[in-house]
Amino acid sequence: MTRRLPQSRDRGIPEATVARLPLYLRALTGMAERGVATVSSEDLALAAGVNSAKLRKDLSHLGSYGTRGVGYDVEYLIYQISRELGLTQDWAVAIVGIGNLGRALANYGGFVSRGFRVAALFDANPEVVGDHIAGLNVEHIDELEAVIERRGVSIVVIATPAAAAQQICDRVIAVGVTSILNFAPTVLSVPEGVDVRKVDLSIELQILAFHEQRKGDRESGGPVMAEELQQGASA
Amino acid sequence: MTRRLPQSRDRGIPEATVARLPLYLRALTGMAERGVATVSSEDLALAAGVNSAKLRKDLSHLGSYGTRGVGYDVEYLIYQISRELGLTQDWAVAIVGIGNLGRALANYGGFVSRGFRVAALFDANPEVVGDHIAGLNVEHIDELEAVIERRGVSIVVIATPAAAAQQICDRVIAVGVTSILNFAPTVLSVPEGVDVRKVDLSIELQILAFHEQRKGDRESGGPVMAEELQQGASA
DNA sequence: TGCTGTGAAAGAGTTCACAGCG
DNA sequence: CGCTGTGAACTCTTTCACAGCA
Repeated sequence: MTRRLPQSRDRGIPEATVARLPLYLRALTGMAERGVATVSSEDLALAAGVNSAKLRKDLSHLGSYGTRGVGYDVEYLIYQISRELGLTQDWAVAIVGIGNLGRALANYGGFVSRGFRVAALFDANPEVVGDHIAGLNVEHIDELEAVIERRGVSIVVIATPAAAAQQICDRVIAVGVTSILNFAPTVLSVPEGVDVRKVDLSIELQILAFHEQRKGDRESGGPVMAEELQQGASA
Repeated sequence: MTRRLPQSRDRGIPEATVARLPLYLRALTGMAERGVATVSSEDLALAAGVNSAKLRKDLSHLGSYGTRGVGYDVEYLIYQISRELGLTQDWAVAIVGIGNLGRALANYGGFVSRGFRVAALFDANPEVVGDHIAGLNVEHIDELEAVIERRGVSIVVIATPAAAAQQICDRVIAVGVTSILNFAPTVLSVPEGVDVRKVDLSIELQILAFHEQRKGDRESGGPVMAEELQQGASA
């Protein structure tokens, strides 16, 4: 399984950079809507909540799309980042598990906005099957494989209870899905070549609790640390 | 610059480790429920989805809680990790924005389970105010400051539309909240000392799309691409 | 013997600081 | 002159490999 084909250009964009491109894209979209035509690394970085050196380094992995002495053309950069992220094509997404979370996801504007289209909703509960949500019919989980193949779904969002997640995961992988976004609080095991991203609400809270606890500790002459963790934006 | 005060113990746990402790905790909890008394780094790592070297290194930052030749005592390790994460105390959490997502969060079992207690729900919509969700009354956003102080809320979850997020953020910080979990798709700017963690659904999808696109580049017979609906969005 | 705990090496990501282009 | 693009230094994280204890 070799996967380092030396293609035309070094397309090896660092993972950390990939994770920030959507942030830049969002900031740029906002600017475009406000009619901003050009932006400096300093200003874009501020809007995205990172520092300018990092932003420039990130963008440099895509190519030289800026103009020295001037900055970046907003529309052009939007296009380049979109293309890099694969958002110039249309991705069909299925959501499995239509509880409150699944509903929230189905209705979430950000999904549809850019390159993504919710193409199918599934649930195991007969009372939910048949509901109309965000213009879609909720289908029975028995239809999972057939519908995924018929509609060309390539990304599956799992919003089921933890106990059901692995089974759903196995089933969608069996019909060729290789990108999964997992909201169930469980570790999914998948074969090589399948990407799983996890969003875990309680883990985020626990990380906050850790830092919150420390703040309390630091009364009177404690460790100096105050540091920031991720997005420490201050003027 | 150097802050390596030789306090009682080196409490400087790497951020990457902190982010994984909740994972270990969850795996351990599952084992405890199944009656497992002792676990090796190999087995625990497998259950948590990491490799054993990383797990041992992570745990070594907490102290020497394992037994060579044997492994870790499950209950004892649960206690130590919980304590380190600050989960042996009770954290009052408020959720602002009771749409589908806010509802999902309010009902999410994982919140309550361990150290966290949803203590207040807020919304600006008069039709939602007064609703009973997960045993709580939804209160009007005007009550935000008063209720936070009265109930000792220390962590605030923002699940409002993006446009409202910064304002809510400023308001809760003004009454002393320093830990925020933000689901709104916007960058919050906060003063130093305030921790913001961000969960962004569309960013996760975009990262998946990036990798999915690459898979397609590689081989030509892979994913089924939906050719229809070629309507390119911007530019 | 079997497993943890950990130095040391390797790798990834970030920041610095400035060359060089518009 | 202003701002991008980038080598170089630095810091953080992961992995290796094995010493050392139960």
